[in-house]
Amino acid sequence: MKKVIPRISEAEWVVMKVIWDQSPILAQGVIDPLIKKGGWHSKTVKTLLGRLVKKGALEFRKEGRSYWYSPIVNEEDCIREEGRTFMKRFFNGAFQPMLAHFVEQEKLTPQQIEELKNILNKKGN
Amino acid sequence: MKKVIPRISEAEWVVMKVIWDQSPILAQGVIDPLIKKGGWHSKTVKTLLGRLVKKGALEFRKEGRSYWYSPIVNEEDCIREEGRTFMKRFFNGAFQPMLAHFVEQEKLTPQQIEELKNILNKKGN
DNA sequence: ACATTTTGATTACATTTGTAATTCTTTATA
DNA sequence: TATAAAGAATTACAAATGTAATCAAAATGT
Repeated sequence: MKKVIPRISEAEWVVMKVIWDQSPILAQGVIDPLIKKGGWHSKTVKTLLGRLVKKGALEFRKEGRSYWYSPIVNEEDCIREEGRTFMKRFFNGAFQPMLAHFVEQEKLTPQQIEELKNILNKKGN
Repeated sequence: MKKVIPRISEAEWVVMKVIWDQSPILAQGVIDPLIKKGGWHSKTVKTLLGRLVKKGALEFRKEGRSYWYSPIVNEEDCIREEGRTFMKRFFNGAFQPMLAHFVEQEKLTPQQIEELKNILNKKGN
């Protein structure tokens, strides 16, 4: 049975990224960069940590007086999930038009185009 | 000065799609398919129409006793906006990894791969 | 042992969203 | 003209979200 992926909100996602990047991690370890980069309040981060635990996206292990947070859900799984949702909402779930759209939008260097073609070739057979 | 694109929620997006598909359109014209396909209540659709007007995503013109709704924001613009947001949130705004991710995820037929390569080639120079 | 500090838990509160019901107007109808 | 029907505007209300402040418990210093 596959793990249910809870819905992770925008602010929560920022927190998850820190934890996916490095875990287990203390609350303070999450708070510090988010204060520095995001201008968030430590209390806000705490709230988000709590909500993510409640949602089943995180867990923590109490080690003496320290709480070490770790992800329960896997980043790749979450991204895949979000990708599907995105494709569904904006392109009726159709992959090809979505990709075409992105390729249209973006400016790509010849190198990037080559890389993408390589990726496609590897898929190719 | 470029038009500001209001934030359109999930349910609102469904409404917008109907109107982008065909406009100007009467409220009833929006309601009917959404009742049929989405099982929505007509009052719900009305609320969403009202919110979208307030947000500046839609406008309506009163023609006798009829209200004809039309989009103010353009579908392509909205999709582009959402695409950027998506890329930013899940791939730190980096196009290449996003595309790689999607290509990895999806099963593609050889034809689809060819098509994509064609799209890339057209970009290519 | 007691006060202080640290940190998680609980509570708070405005905004957005999903989902309608109720009210108010304005036409169509008897 | 009084009334009903239609449709927009207003109001409702719970859940989710962003953003914290306060409470409580445990560890630590004095």
